[in-house]
Amino acid sequence: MPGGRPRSFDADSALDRALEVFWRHGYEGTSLTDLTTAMGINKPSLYAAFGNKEELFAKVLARYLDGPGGYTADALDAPTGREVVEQLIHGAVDLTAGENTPPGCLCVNSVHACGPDAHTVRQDAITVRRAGEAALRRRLEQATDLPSHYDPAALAALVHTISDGIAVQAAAGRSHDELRQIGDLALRALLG
Amino acid sequence: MPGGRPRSFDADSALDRALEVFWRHGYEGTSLTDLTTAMGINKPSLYAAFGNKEELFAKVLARYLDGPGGYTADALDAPTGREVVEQLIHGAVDLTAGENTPPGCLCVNSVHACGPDAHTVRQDAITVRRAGEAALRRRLEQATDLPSHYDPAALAALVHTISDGIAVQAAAGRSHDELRQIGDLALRALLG
DNA sequence: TTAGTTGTGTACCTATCGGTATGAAACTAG
DNA sequence: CTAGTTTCATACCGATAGGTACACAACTAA
Repeated sequence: MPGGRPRSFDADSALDRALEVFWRHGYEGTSLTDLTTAMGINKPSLYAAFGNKEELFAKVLARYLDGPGGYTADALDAPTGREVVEQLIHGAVDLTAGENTPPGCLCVNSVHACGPDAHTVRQDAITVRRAGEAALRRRLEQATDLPSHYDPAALAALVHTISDGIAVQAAAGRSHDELRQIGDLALRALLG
Repeated sequence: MPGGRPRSFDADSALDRALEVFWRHGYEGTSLTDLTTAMGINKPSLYAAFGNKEELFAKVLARYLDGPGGYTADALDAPTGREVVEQLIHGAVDLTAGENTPPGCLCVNSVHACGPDAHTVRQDAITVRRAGEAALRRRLEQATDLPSHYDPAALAALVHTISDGIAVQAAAGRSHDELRQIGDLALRALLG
């Protein structure tokens, strides 16, 4: 088995640095120089380890979903439909207006990367979004505690939409406290 | 009074072309070449007539608010608070998922232009958004038909948030019909 | 020690970015 | 017609974008 010179950096923590940069400055607003500086490596190392900018972003997006965005999957395990929705809304507020992370949501930001070089990235984000909403719909179909007039698919779409709105508000600079109030009001309107 | 060579283009319709391009491809995703091609003029003419890219965008944003985005101001003239909110939600759906315009909302898109050169543009969009929500809050303070448990400021923020969510969904490719259903469900939840 | 393999650092590539210098063209006022 | 003024078209500017060639360093296996 081949040996070779060992890496001078940790791939996972380098991905975390890249995540922070993409999250804060967007796909199009982030240059390779921004990335290599933040990751502490230089371009050939980046390309050897992660492919090109697009592929790096795809890896970063996956890591985002597993890490900060993981609350969306966790919420589906809540015992009641009501709690699922509550955790999703509160989780969106905490994620997008958290103190130690950039404002907004990487996935929502990336939908708005619509320049010519960002086509693949935008599609990646849209695919992830669709999958998330489909999972929520299936979970809500199992719930028995929600007001009977709600169609699960429609409710899933609305919760997703409100979550998107929260991300935009956070990206536009709203504080965590304000967003929490907005989220609570939405929950009261939705679930009584 | 000075004469000089007359313009070979109409400034207002050139602004409309620029609006379409910025709306569809974002501030950062739009190059000067994209703009001059769409506007049918060349760079020196663009700079002479509209300043630089930032200033052009500011003029485009103003035109957007007067034109396609004008429904937000019109809605405030509706006779009841309920109708104000209805017109805002339905208007957001029609604007962001309209057939003859790019998907999404220029103002929401621009909040997500967070590269180093887009700082001014982002601030412009945020300023406009704040002003719009403040106007809505003042209008809702005048309303007497809304459920009494609603604080006008909180309701204005929530309506704004839902409107933002609709814009994101449209940018991510949802159809007008789906968005209309989402909007109607939101209105039922909010206003009964 | 030596061959083979893999990562690192520098220096560079082409394309495009936003923006401009310059001179000819098209107009008005006298 | 001429002088003055404004716009238009071409050609160009320095800076930076994403991406890579190449030589060297650091490791494993024999």
